[in-house]
Amino acid sequence: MAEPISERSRKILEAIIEEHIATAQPIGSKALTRFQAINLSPASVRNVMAELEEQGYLHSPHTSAGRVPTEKAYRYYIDSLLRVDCLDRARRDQIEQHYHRRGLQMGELLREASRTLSSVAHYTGLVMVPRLQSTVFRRIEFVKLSSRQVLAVFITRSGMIQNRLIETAEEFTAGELEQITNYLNQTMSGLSIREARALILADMAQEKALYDRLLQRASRLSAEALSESADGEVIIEGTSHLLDQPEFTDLERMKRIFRAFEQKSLLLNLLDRGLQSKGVQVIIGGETEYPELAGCSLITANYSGRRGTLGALGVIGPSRMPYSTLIPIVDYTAGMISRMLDEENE
Amino acid sequence: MAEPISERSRKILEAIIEEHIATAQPIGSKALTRFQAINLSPASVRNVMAELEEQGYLHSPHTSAGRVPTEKAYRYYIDSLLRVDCLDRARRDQIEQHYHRRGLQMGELLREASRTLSSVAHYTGLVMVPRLQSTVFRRIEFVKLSSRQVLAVFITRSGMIQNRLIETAEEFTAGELEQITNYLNQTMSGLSIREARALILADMAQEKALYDRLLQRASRLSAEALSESADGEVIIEGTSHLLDQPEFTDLERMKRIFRAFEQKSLLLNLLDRGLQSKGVQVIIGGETEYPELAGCSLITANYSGRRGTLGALGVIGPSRMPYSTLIPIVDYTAGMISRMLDEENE
DNA sequence: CTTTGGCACTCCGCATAGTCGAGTGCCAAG
DNA sequence: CTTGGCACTCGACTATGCGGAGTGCCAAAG
Repeated sequence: MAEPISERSRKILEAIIEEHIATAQPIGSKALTRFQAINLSPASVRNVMAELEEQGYLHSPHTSAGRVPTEKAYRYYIDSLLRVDCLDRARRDQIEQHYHRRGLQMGELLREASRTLSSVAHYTGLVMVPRLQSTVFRRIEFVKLSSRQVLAVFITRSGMIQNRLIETAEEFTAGELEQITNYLNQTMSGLSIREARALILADMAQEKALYDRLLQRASRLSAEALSESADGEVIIEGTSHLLDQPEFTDLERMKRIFRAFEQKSLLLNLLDRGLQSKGVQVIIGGETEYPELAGCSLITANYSGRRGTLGALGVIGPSRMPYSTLIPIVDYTAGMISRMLDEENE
Repeated sequence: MAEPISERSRKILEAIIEEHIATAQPIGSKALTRFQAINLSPASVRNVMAELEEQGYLHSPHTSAGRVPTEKAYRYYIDSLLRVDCLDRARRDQIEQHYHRRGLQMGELLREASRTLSSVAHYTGLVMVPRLQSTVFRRIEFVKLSSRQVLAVFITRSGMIQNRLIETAEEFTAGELEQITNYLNQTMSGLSIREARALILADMAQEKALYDRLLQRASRLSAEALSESADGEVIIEGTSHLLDQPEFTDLERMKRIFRAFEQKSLLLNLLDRGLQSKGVQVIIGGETEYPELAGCSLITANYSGRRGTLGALGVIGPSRMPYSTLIPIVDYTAGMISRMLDEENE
């Protein structure tokens, strides 16, 4: 089943895939010899195609139609055959242009990134907002709102600002809050939120806290402030581009995709998964556990600030997508965002 | 053209509209007498229908099809014929259930509202996030981030929290910032952001500011902090419900709608427009200046906090929508949100 | 004067049938 | 191994015909 492929088969498979990406049609042997630089007769091509079909790289919708690449074929194409284009000047300018305005806040920057991706690529853009927990603590501030309400404002190194409203069991005076603020800012600087929280929890358990009432209350407040929140957001832009795909005639399938968009956790999982690795990744829908994404692919890349990976972004569309032009777009955008997040917070 | 309509015509028009809402099909005279309680012969109905068509309430897709209500008909139906159902117990429970969790921040609450609308109504939910400018100032806080960066955090009466990063021309010391904070919190409490800003600008022009250097800089800082931002956000949820509508077979039309969704400013304008009025409003797409919304309708209602209207929410879908069941849903949701925003900020 | 049944007509939707083209598998010859 | 040839398949498209639902109009009944 997974036999290696001869040089010739590979060429033909590549040609079929590229032709199908371009036309969205099943490809026949004759058409292939006509449009692609293959100096073989249709009959020979047929033989190869039959073989490729047996190996699971191709599939016929019905007897007398051409053949269509399977997901296995796309996987192979992406891993072994694909030569990625260079990002052409025009497109690069087009991307740069979107970021002329300086001093965007991170949230706006990411939204803009998603929009840019979608408009340059003509596919649907995805941007995952960094998870607060793994970003690096820069500063925290407490603001007393009422007797039992305290607003916590964190700022992370990468420039994210996040608020959280805390209902406290007992009242804190403004002075106490200031003390706590100072203490936290001194101890936590440079740690990730997750580490900071662990540290505080450790403190709480320690003996000294037992005797220092203020410290105890402070710890409780900050633990609350830094507690895991259900964050995890994905910014999706340009869904309407999907409607332009010829695949859209399959209404049922498109409905599934749109439902997947609404269930953002699904996309979040996929984007999360790539956070470990570096560079551009391609996820083919059918390879995931999500039936909603059958026939779809994602191209993703991570972006990072000064202190390591922050999140991921990319595009999504039918598996039949022009990987060679989209990959550099995603790649370039990720690099661009990384650079901008760096600059903004010297 | 705009002749008044006889009792009988009205009944028939109503029957046609309701039948068409239920079936999405053009309605013929015979079918009408069969399915609706009308004790007239098809021939008589035909006469009336011809008349209604002439008056612009009906339209035949072609000679031998039934008739379809025009936008004028929907308008008349909504304004004069519609009797709104009571919200049934089941649906009310369904809505309430979504808001069990207490202590949501406003942003989350509104997102949840949009989701609820969409899932209860089976249409696409819209919620406009309140415009910061018209909300009532409760508190402002400045946090110094670096020598030239100050973070401003506003809190409004209704519980919105908004951050803004300000690049300052010159450095402020922590003490100065505190002074400014105190000054602003004293003077601005109870004003809307817009009013507050106006007041500051007035201050700046006054003579005393010219001689008080700190005050002058403070004013500049706060003017910056309160400046008009491009806010105005619409939370859209449940777009996939549109795909279930039989109207969806008209692909072109659906593409237009999805594009409209991406251009949020368009929806924002429409929601804005209703902010003056009270109660539930229905906007019929063709009546607006937006060709994208041809064939669509919005049902909207305002929600408010303690201190007046904050924003609007509603559902959007094809004009052929079950107004009588959707209106109470939108109405109830708006009321619910208003109540929750009140409670949260004693 | 309104209502109603009748009638001729229109036109869409659907099903059936036929044709065309692209593609296939297989085989035998190069 | 490659290639040309050949018979076969099957979907896409077109043409044709039919039935149903609807229409307008008219004349008779209420």
